[in-house]
Amino acid sequence: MSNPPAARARDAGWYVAVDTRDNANAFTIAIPPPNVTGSLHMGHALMLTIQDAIVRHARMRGMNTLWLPGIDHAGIATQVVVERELRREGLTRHDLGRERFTERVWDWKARSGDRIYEQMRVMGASLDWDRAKFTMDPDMSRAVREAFVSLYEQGLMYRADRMVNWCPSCRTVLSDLEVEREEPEEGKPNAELFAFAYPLVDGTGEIVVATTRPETMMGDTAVAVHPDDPRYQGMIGKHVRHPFAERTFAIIADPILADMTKGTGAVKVTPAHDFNDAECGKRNGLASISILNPDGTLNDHGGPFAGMDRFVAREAVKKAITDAGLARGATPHAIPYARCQRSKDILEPIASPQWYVTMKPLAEKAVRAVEEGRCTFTPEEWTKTFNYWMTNIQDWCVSRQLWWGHQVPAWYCADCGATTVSREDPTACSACNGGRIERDPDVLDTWFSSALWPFATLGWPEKTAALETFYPNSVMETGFDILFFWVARMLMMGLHFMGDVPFRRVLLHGMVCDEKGNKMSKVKGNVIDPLDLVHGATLREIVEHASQGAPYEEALKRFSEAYPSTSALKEGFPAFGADAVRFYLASHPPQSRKINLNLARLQGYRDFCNKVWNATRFVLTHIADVGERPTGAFPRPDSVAERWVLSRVAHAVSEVNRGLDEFRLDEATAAVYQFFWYELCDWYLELCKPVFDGGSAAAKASYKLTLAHCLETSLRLLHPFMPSLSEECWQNLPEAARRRQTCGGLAEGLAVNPFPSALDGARDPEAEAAMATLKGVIESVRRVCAELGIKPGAAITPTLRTSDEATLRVLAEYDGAIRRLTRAKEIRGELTHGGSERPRGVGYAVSHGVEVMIPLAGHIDPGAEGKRLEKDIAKVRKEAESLAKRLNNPDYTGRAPAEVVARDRDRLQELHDKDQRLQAALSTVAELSSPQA
RNA sequence: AGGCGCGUAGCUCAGUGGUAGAGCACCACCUUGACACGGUGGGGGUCAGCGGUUCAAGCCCGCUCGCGCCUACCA
Repeated sequence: MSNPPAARARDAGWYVAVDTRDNANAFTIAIPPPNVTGSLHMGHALMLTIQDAIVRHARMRGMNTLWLPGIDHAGIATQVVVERELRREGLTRHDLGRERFTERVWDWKARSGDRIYEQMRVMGASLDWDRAKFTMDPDMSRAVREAFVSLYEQGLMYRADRMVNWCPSCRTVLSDLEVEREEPEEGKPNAELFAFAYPLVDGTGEIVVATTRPETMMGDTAVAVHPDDPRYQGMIGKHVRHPFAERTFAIIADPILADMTKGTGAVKVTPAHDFNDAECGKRNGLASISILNPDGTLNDHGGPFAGMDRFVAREAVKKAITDAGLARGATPHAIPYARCQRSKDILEPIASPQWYVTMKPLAEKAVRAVEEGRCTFTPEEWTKTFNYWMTNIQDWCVSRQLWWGHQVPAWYCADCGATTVSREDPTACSACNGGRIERDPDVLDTWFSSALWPFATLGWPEKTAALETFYPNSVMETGFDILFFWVARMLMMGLHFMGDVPFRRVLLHGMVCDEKGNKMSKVKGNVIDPLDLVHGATLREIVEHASQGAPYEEALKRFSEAYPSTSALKEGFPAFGADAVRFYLASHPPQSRKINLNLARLQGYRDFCNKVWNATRFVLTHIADVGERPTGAFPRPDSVAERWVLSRVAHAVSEVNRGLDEFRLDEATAAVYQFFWYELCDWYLELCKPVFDGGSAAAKASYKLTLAHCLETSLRLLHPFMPSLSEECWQNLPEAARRRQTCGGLAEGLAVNPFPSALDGARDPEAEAAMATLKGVIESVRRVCAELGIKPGAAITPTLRTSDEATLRVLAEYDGAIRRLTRAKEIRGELTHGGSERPRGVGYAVSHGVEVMIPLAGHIDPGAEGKRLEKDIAKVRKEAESLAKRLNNPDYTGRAPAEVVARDRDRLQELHDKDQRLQAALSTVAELSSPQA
């Protein structure tokens, strides 16, 4: 599939041509190709977000990274959509004929496919557009044909006439997986068990059977009873007369089919339209009479009911039976309906010749590969589910009675009946060499071509360089709902045709649901279009996108029920932007099976994007003159603040890398979010301000370089999650602050610069400890002020007292910062050697061994301070008590690890100290409130 | 029926045997110079319940209750 040239130019910022010879460094993800039927939904947005983050991470780490785009022809789904379109014109596909119909589908596909690719670009997906594949591209068709023919030659592809699930709406057979079971609700019968009598031929009586599908009696060829059933001992072997057909049939004994405890104990046998009856028919050599046409109407075997739809016939049969005096009552009954995954129509079991793939030997290999760890699942729990399904696997019915898809490459000879399966279209029968051969009209299950995706997209069956380099793929990332449909089948086909797993790691994500946790569907009217979140949309647009063709008021009601938080929504969604939507989606852990859309949280990430933008703006106004530094060099400052922030950068870098490596994007996003907002912005940026305002030239230069480094590193860390904003900000940085990497003559961009790594600095425990003290002191001053109701503008003059000289030096160094951040007029530092008195009338707190004392200057209610102190004392004592209790337990001190116990002892000592100081403080406050004492 | 999960703050959800967390919401204060899509401070928990293992359990084991999903079968 070609791409508009403009797209390529726009993507040039990240684009690096993959090297098809660099296998050692290869990193590959083949996208789960979206169905060509529609536009992108939230599930796609999630998939694109996760994969793009992983891919950008790999690319920035210098991997030879291929993310291969594609679209799936989606056999039934697409055919149904185009047929619906035709119906609006008053046409059916049969009016057009096969050739013109498929042409029409191709037209439709061209429009739809381009739109899907465009939407992927909006989400920021850095796909390798030149390698885009459509599952019906000529080379893909060739791969499909090769796979089919070689499976046939190996005896793993065969045709058999068996019971299958037939969808009368789609007029095709379905595989077991495409059958949806609809369980009846507890205690709510959804059908009727209708009993009627077959009169015995010898006139000695009748036998009563019960069924939920009375119309199938037109295909009955026996009545079965249990051989041990005392009720029917005399009847076995007798014959009954069919009331509406010229035939009689036997009452047989079948212990497997007949269940004495159910119904009347006698069961009608319809070998042509029931899985169990078919087995019974085989066991007992019964005739099989098919009564259904492909569209679900009754055929000539339906006798008087021929031509009626099965449900119309059901009522007609019941009436006829009743009229004949054979009805024997009806009771409400609960049965699970088997429905078509696509049309939701009720399926009919019929016997039909279809193509099957033998699964057992293929599945065994796949199970072994997973057992041996050649392919791993995340979350791990899926391994069990996978194994269970794979060890109970049934043969795969791959033929479909559709027109849209890969046509089965089998020809049947009109003369000798032989089947010719061939890579090239044959002109003669391979058995008798006769020319009267006709091609099987059926096409293959969509998932058959999908199963070949990881290698067919790379050129298989040709031995291409790309195949050599990028197979196995590194990661398969997709929804858990298609684990069996797709992942398992790719594993089997990959192992079979390539001799190796198709991918090393499988990451399965959950499903994006509405606020209430319901799966999004147009029928429920709770679908949210990710692009509406990205671009913003009016309420009307949102609601119209949420359901399909429902009246507005009705649609609005359903939408509001699904999203209670939007009840106040008048204007619709603001434009959150693709980056915020991505960051939001990436923030969920992989084990979440449901992701309930949370607009408040999304807005939180929109705010974060804003924060990044504003922080960048601030930094830019100060670092224009930042000094040159060679690529790879990072600052080595002396100050506590700088050393601390660099240490925190190092921490964030390692957390983000770990998160991405372990597929914990939630942890990676949390780490960069917390660092950027709570450390870089809340603290380092604020500590820069006094330096920029009045610091020495050397200090300014150093702080700026550190600031530039931190911002630049942050933007690189953010890039996998918010590519547009990070790139935009990064491009605005002065040359000197940017890392620069030339990439094949294309525009340089953040996307092709190295991802932060251990090279970007290390943890600095000393600086972190010093900074903890500084932060603790500042926070204590603020807390005391807040709790005592000291106005922010008040001219407070806190005294900071410590016995540690180094701490005092740090506090002195940051005098300006402390004043600025606490709005204090003046800070006094005091060195104590223990036993110092606490001055009277001060607000008091202790943090990290530093006593914080704020003269209250008579404006303060001493009672409030007293209350606060009492509360603190109670808190401290409670903790100390439980800690002491634990430390008095010899079992604990004897068995717990030494460092755990030591930590507790330190903590207890600290609590005792604090308790004493608070006590002293409380007594001075008491004095303050009664100065006469 | 079998299998896999889930139950943690008002809501949505993290949590790796060692002092219970985040975002949003809430309360109070602050229109400070990157940002009110902001800042500061605060309140809020019987970690569904019961029992067990352990010095120590939200986490491990068993049972119960409630809620999902998957697979199979049911004239």
